[in-house]
Amino acid sequence: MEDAEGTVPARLRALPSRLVNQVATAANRLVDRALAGAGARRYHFALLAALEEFGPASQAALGRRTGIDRSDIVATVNELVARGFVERSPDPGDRRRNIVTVTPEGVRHLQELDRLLAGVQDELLASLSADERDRLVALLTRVLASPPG
Amino acid sequence: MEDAEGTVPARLRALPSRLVNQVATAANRLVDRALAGAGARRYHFALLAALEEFGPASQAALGRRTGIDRSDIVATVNELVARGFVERSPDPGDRRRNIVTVTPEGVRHLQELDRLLAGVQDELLASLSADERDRLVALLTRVLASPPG
DNA sequence: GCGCCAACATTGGCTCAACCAACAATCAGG
DNA sequence: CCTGATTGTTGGTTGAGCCAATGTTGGCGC
Repeated sequence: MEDAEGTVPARLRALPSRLVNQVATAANRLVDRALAGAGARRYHFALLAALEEFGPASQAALGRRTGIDRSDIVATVNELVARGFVERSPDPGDRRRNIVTVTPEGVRHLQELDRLLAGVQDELLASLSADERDRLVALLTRVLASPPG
Repeated sequence: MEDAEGTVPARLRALPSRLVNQVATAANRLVDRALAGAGARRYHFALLAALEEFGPASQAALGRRTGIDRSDIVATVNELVARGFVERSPDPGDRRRNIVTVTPEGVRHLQELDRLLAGVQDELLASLSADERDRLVALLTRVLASPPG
């Protein structure tokens, strides 16, 4: 990412797959750094955001909504429970399921993460106008929408 | 990535950092799968491409050009040497340095990787027109060009 | 009711990308 | 000559993204 030596090979620069990867790496660095300030990681934000938007859900449902593997959901919920941001309780209607619920502290935490991440977006897209940002988001959304092999 | 349960939280979908990350994940899956068919990984391609474009270089220079860490360059060059795609020889003018050179077999291998990756780009950007692909590349390039943090 | 398959939570593993620290050897500048 | 920077290398660490196995539970056909 340093990009000393001036240039990056033209073939690499032209490849959209690599380009997207470089931007994602930069974005992830910024995001991780911002979240680290609040003692959080990306999975924490993804889970809290999903819970806030859709309400309490089973761990499997959370996995489907966030694209996070079920086994990784377990660890993430553990960490969020340990910090009091989330509660895990058995579903009375289906004893296989745990119902995960956001606590008020979790909501507050999510709001802080929201604030931090909004700053990251501005930092990441600093060189684009508002119009260009919208177009970038639209293009990426369409790429994502098409069946990914 | 499954996106069952229909929806992804709107907050997550709207965040460019997450969007770019999702697209990069999809791209990496496609790339890894394509390269695996040739027994290669992304670092292999990045190194070979840099060597072909700029000619023989020291390992540190390769790291700067590709954004790959020096320590990871070591392992990658080892692998490429083992497969006869690259040669590592001491720099007579600076005994700290190794000069890495592509072999003819390496060039052939790179051409195969080129072909494989071109197919991946088409697959990844199937939902975009040629014009839109250019605009996406242009936007991503500008995001990358601005000082990342 | 019984049997079977699906879904769930959990554990424990794996690979890869992206780093970082330390080290010895070497080089370049003052 | 001495100091500081550069280089290759070793040996880590972290998180993301997976996958398989296990035991429990639900739902369904019969």
